[in-house]
Amino acid sequence: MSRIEKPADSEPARNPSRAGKPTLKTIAEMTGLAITTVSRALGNAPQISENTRRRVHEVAAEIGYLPDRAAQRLKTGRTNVISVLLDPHEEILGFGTSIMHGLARALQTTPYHLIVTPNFLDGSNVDAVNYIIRNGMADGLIFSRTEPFDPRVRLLLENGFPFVTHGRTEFSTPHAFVDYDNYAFAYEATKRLIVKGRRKVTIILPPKRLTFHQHMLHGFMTAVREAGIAYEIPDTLDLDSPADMIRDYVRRRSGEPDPPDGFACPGEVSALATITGMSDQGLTLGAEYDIVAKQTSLLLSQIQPKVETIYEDLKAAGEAMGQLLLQRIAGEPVEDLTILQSPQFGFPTP
Amino acid sequence: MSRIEKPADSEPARNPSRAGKPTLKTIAEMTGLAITTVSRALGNAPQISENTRRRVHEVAAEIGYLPDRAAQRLKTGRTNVISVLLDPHEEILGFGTSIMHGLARALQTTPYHLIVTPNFLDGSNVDAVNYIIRNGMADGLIFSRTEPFDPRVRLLLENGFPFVTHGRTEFSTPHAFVDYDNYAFAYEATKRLIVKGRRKVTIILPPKRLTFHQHMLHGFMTAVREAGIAYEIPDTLDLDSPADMIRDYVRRRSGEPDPPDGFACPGEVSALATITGMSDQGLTLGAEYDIVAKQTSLLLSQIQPKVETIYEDLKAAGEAMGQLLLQRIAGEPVEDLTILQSPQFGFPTP
DNA sequence: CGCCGCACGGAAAACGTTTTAAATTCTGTG
DNA sequence: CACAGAATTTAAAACGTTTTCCGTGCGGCG
Repeated sequence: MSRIEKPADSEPARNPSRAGKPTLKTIAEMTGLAITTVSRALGNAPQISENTRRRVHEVAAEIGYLPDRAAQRLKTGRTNVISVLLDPHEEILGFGTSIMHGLARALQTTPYHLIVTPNFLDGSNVDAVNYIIRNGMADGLIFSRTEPFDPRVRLLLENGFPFVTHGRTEFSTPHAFVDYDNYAFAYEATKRLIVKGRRKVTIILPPKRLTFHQHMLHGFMTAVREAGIAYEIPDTLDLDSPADMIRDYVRRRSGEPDPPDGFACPGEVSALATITGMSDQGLTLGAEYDIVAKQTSLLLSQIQPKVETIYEDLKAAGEAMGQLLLQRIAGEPVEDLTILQSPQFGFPTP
Repeated sequence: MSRIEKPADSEPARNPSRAGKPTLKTIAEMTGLAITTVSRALGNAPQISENTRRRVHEVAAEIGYLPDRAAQRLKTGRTNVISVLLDPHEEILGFGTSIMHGLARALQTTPYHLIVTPNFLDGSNVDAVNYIIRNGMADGLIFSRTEPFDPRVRLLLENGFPFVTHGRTEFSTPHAFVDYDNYAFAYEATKRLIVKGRRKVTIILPPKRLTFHQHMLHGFMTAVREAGIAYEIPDTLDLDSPADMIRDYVRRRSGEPDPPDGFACPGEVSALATITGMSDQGLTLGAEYDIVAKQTSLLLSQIQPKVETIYEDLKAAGEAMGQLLLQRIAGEPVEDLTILQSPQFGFPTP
């Protein structure tokens, strides 16, 4: 029954911004326990009796206690933060936002917060990665648009920093990733064009430096060879090209001899641009030509149902990445932490 | 020349995750100064001589010192965090991402980080706001899609918590906001349709509960009344309606008697949906009907240049919101912290 | 010489948590 | 009834800052 010595009760007003915010000390005083015990009880440590554990939890819930993240972070060195590297190319069509919603859902029941680190520089955002590793700004990293030997991945691997990419690499050291099976997409899309009776197919590929350029090319070429059909691949264009450039290219090409009449479009914008370019030439979708597009939002199918689409569920990808990252942070072996999303041929479930 | 008493040098290995990270102590030892002095020198406190101030800065730069955010936050109660409330409706067309890029640019040279708090619930995200206020998760808040008496705004005002909205409210207490002049947009768009010789105009408005519904309606009606032209306003539809619903509505309506032939579309998706619906009826843009649309990305003008557009620069809005929020956090009076972006009639500068 | 004021710098406490090491109580046994 | 050992609980130190309150040293003034 030791009484507290401090005369106290002067109440030095503390930091006004968080006045009255309950802390472990508050609970300790209310229950008559020591701060240590309260901390342990809340952490469900084994050496606390079931009785006090329950009592502490009750009081904590009652006064709405929430641990101070700053103090936890300072003490433990863990930030409880997941950082997303946002690429300028993801601005269009909610790519970034879909992934983030998925991520946020995965982190919803965890103590993790999502912070976004945008990339302002031109090149890859390896500087941002370096900054985050060096200064312990996060416990894990998420990013997309990987290159075969992505310098960000190299850096993270070297430092043993947890991360999950959207897209694969070709490093011999494995790492966690979620990727869409773009081989299957391109193969399937091309085959569908062929089945529709198209004479000559084409595809707008992602920039050459990105890993999935190869995957798509491979899927496309496999379908082409199997069918022995004519094809062409524009080499002045890629998926990052501005829509008007794609539109103009399509328009010009379709006025020249022997134009393609089957388009595999791995992006909604490129599909829309193609439609416009073709209709500028008086050609109509479904009649003179066909498009099979990758769809990442509801936009395309709702606006232009005559475009056939194959869905990529980015929100699901985000959620998966979040889960993998949590496992990765928990130290699970990397081998099991890879997911290849299959193209979904049905309609997405919203 | 007091020597340190501690036998020390046992080096208890510390937290492995941040081993070797330089702290104030590191600099103190290197310069022979006290931790206090180093802290002051880096904070450019007045009572430090120019000489030591410079020396400390040099050493800090040399070893790449960065203050520990957790410790700062714990000590000062400031989080150095700005939180963005992300609404599910912003998923499409990079709304969220544009705003965030703008914000990030505004915060680039400050100690502030951007964290995104997505809204999972159906209603407004007032719970998230409450959580953030109660637990001091951020120093300031950014969100959009305000209602005239937005409960989030009310809550924040009551608590004196710094925030900037995208969109106005009708509270008598003023607050910081950035808004687009949607009155001017609707007025101008409608007038352009009239100038083109359209007989009957229509507009797809945002949901009634949002403040800018009224603004747009007002602009539209003003132009209509000035010209004494026929008009109609669909009441089963709003800007949040799925694109296929808009498309189907437009298609059906244009098959009925006395259809509108001038469309003001305050969203790119609704413009695309309108085009599709009309062309399903064999009607062509620029001939039988016209559209003036609000454009928030390069998408529309690049894909379909025949749509006339009025630009809203969301990235600039984000940047402005960031700046306002910083000023608001610094305690500047709210009266000066309101910005009304004028519609830009030229082409956006990327 | 004594004292004040000033410029500069430092010691120590605090923020709220986790963790280490130790103290206290409880149990059963000899 | 004492005591080993388990079962609980606790005190205190740390994490890296900021901040409050003091100590120097020094020049000048009476």
